[in-house]
Amino acid sequence: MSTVADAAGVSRATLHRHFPGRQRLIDAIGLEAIRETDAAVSAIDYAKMSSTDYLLAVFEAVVPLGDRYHFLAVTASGAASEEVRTAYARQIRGVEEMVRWMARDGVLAPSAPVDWAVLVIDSLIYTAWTAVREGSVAPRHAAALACRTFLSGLSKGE
Amino acid sequence: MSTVADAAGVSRATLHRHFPGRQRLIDAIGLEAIRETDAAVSAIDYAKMSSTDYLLAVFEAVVPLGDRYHFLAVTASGAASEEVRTAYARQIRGVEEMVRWMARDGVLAPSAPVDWAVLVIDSLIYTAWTAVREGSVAPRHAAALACRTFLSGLSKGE
DNA sequence: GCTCGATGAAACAATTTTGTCTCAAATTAA
DNA sequence: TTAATTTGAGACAAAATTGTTTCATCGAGC
Repeated sequence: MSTVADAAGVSRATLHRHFPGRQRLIDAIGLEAIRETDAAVSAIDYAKMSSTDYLLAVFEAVVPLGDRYHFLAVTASGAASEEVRTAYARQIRGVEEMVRWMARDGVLAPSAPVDWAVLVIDSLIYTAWTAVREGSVAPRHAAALACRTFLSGLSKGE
Repeated sequence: MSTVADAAGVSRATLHRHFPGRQRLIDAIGLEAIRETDAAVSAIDYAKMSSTDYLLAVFEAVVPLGDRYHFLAVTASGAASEEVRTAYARQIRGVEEMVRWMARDGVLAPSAPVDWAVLVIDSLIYTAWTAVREGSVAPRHAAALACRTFLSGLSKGE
């Protein structure tokens, strides 16, 4: 709590005034993370684009929020309350829908399990965010790189 | 500490006898994780195989140790001592060498940054382990799936 | 200037976690 | 069997973390 208070630039007392208790703080962060990613993704107008363009747009929108996404993935299977867990599960189902859309479009290989694709997308989001943070990849290339990695991998085309 | 003791099936007192202090325990787990993965990887005789076969062999060897690998990645940038951090850095350099080997063999696309490839391999190891743990993927398919995802992605070949 | 609400600092209590010690019981080795 | 070693249980102290309260202070708005 004191670390969080310092990072936020407020006193420990003020932190407790806004979030009465450690659990409430964790839940509030979780819900905020969900709200932010939800807002970023639902701002995409998927009516006009192909499923792969949509995937790229999602990566573009969510990779900068990779820390939020990761916080969710970690705490939703641990310290978070039931409310956050169910909200996170709904978010995952959103990714699943996207994967099914790509599968219907014939983009995904039939041998690729949906659950696996969902997990890979999740981990690529965080990996791309990490790569940007540690300076391995330029911010504006990260999403495209993750998207291409998901679709085509890193081997030479031929 | 008490959670670890319970999980290990020993008393808290015994845990303290073997690892005098929290820090020593964390470091011991970290070093053990490195030792195990090192042993698994160095058992592969890479002289007789192509770089992609080697990649698959590494996945086969390390995916079952995904929790060890992940523990390292998390603690090496936090609670671990300098010794563990440097040992982990050496391990990462091992992955980097493998990537460079693939690049020399012309397997990897020239546009794929080495650092990115290393991060993706790391995350795919843990993702594959997670997929097995949650039952999404059969244990004997996980490594091949991760390997194929890394090389070719999940899109339909053509 | 004045009031009101929010903040920071500090003291304080309560709880949790960590670390230590002792002793009886169990296990092992001789 | 006997001796040595290891363990578990529990009491205990020490430290860290969390939660609460008070009070002076700051700043915005009137």
